[in-house]
Amino acid sequence: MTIVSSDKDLMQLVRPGVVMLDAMKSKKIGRDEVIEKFGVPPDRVVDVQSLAGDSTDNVPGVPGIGVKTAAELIKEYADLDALLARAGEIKQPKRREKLIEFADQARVSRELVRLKDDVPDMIPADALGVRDPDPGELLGFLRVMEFNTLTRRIAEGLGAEPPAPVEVSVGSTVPTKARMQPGAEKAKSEPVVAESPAAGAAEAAAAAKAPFDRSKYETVTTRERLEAWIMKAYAAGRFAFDTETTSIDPMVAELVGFSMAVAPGEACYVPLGHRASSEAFDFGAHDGIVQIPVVEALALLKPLLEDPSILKIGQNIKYDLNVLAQHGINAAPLDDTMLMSYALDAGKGGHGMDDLAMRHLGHACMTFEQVIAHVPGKKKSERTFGQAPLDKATEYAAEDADVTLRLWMILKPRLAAERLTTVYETLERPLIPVIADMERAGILIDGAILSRLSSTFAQGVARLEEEVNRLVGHKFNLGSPRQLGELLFERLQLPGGKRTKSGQWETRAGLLDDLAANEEVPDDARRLINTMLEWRQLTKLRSTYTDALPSYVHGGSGRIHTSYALGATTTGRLASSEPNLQNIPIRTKEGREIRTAFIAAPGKKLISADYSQIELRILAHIADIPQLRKAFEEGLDIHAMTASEMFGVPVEGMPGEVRRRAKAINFGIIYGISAFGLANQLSIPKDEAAAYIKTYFERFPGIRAYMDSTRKRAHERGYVETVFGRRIHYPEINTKNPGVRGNLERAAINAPIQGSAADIIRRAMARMPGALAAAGLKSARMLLQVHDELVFEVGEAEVPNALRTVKKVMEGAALPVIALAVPIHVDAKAADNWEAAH
DNA sequence: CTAGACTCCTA
DNA sequence: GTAGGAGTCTAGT
Repeated sequence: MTIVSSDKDLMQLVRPGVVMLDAMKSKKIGRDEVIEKFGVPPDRVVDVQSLAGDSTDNVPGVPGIGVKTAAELIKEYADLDALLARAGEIKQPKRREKLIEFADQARVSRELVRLKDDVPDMIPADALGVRDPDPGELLGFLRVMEFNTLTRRIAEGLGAEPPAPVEVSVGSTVPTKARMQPGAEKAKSEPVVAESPAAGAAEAAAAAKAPFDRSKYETVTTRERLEAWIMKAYAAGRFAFDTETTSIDPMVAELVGFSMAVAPGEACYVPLGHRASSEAFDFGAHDGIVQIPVVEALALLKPLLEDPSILKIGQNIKYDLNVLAQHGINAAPLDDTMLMSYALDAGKGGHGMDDLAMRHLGHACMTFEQVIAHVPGKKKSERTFGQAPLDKATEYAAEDADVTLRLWMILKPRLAAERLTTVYETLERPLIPVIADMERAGILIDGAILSRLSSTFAQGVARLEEEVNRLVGHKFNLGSPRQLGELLFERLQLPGGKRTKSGQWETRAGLLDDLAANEEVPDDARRLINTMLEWRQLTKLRSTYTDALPSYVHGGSGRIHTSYALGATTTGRLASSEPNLQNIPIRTKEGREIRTAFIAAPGKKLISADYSQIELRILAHIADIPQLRKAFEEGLDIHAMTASEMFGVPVEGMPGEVRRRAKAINFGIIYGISAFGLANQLSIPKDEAAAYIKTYFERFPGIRAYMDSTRKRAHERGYVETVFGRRIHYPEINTKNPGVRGNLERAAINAPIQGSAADIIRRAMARMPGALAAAGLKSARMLLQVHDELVFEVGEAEVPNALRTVKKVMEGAALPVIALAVPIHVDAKAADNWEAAH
């Protein structure tokens, strides 16, 4: 028999009548060649390998012993067992100690290296060979393995009907490992299924859905038990965990407990900062609560959390990462079930733990309310998890870790099966520590500027309020849109009143603008309207920005720490909250003042770097529009070029209004244009807007083709994709309701554009810390992201290098995966504050 | 005290 | 026409 392989692990099989053939080198491998390679005959190869180890196969062996030494030892002592038994006789002290210390590891290595020769139900050799597939068997297999696209394609190829999808759940028809052990009759037809790794995934999915039993969770209150759980985590190689704290804001949260799960249903809770509620009876110095001191517990957990070989699984793990960072723990590597769900199912529903548990496990999680209900006295808002009784806290916290682990067992294999591993691994997972660092970095605010602005705005507001009251003749609540609407359209009988869905008069700024420009409106009413608009602008700036922002300054750092949601939008964008730093004013002079309050720390500068026209460039790439590509290549004014193409007006000396309209159309295209929307935006009649769109499509037929094909794909497949393969689902897009369908179609047309831009900046962000470090930049920190802009804080001396590096990373972010057909341009500038840097 | 409507800030 | 978050008012609990 000849074994055709160059795998050295198979050399142990060489014996009289069995040789190998290395097909790469066309070389025969017999007994002599094995001795040449391992220094021992084939029947001792296993002993040598178990000593020398093999890093490619993760066989540890004995440290310090390679093939040469191993062969020498085996030749002298005959085999591994004899050698280990007599290890004490070895002369070289280092070698002797290693052999004694790592004897067990050598024995484990032997089990890893030795080929199993007792596999039941081996397929007879003559049953192997190329033959036509049995459609039923093949398609059944592919369906069970959830190779959905393959099933469909191969069914098409064979002209067969694809089998119905299999619902994976306990007690379903999905084969469990037990059921799949091939019996006598089945041995020939299904052997591959039994040994397939995918079958393991199906089995894991089934295990993940086993019933929940909260009474089985352990409350860990001793050092010994915690060590035992840590050992379980090491043995499993991965575990799910969750931190319990006093706040949803990780910057102020105090650690109250830690839960972990190592297998479905096998989870524990480690209370760390529980205290009796102040209104409860206090039975002694320790409040009657037994728990491991925080410092001690964290010292035990830190090596596990930081161990590069142990995977830490969390649900929204960025939160836990931030909490642990406050205690000097840098947890890695990480997986996040929320982000897995986001990569797999964006658009199909929420990605919160409760949503996911219900969707994938059919399980309703214990609610926070249920735990907090056991805290005596106090208003609900003042109760914290740390006051909850340990038994309830354990049920809740351990269940969270348990649920997280089970979700991971279900979602992880889906990533590969649905070809979304790259999306998750390049656009989601690497962002977790990067964003966590940005959040903890925060940004410095000049409180004096904000308070000065606040007073200025307040004075303006008071003046305008008086003015309005004088014009109206009686007091009314300027902040009430309803009262304003009634005043304008009922009492004053002004024309052009529209009602909202609920029948209220509409009073938004755009409508009031048009009203003020209307010649039928009397002068004093016009003055009232304009005063109201000014009043609204100032009150908005004051309440949302100058008054609100200082309340977010963190007591410890003196900076503002926003929170970025990684899985909140459907398109892949980030969302910022508490406070939202992605909507700081910029358009008006007064608003822009607020940006001057965002400053660099002493001795540093802020750098703002933003992508120029990124979405239009992506549109030019995806839809492949020659005129747009050319304009971007030549660095032309893209809106002026559009206007020129559409209206035949030369760019030189083009009226501002013409360019403004073209700009609105360009934006409209990105948003999935409608005549109604464009008419609204430009305050022009709907048929005029429709005519613009018609002209546009005539000049740029590729855009219409892109919009039509995207719409079609969305209807056929239920999702659209970014250029990097991120999927955005629209499960309701085939609805019969034309209004709703139109909305979804526009969203589906916009999503690949907005989403691709989001992917590009995500890629830039993922690479940024490494690139800054590689460029020798020690002081540079990334602070903010505003969709197409990144803000950095950099020591003054490093500014030129930082500008160069940041620009390079951002402009090259699509590479090497996508070479866009248009250049990507980034403007970057450094200054003392955000307004000046932008 | 909470939820929804309305408004307005950003890309 | 896309994607968000937040402040205020108002009605209902």
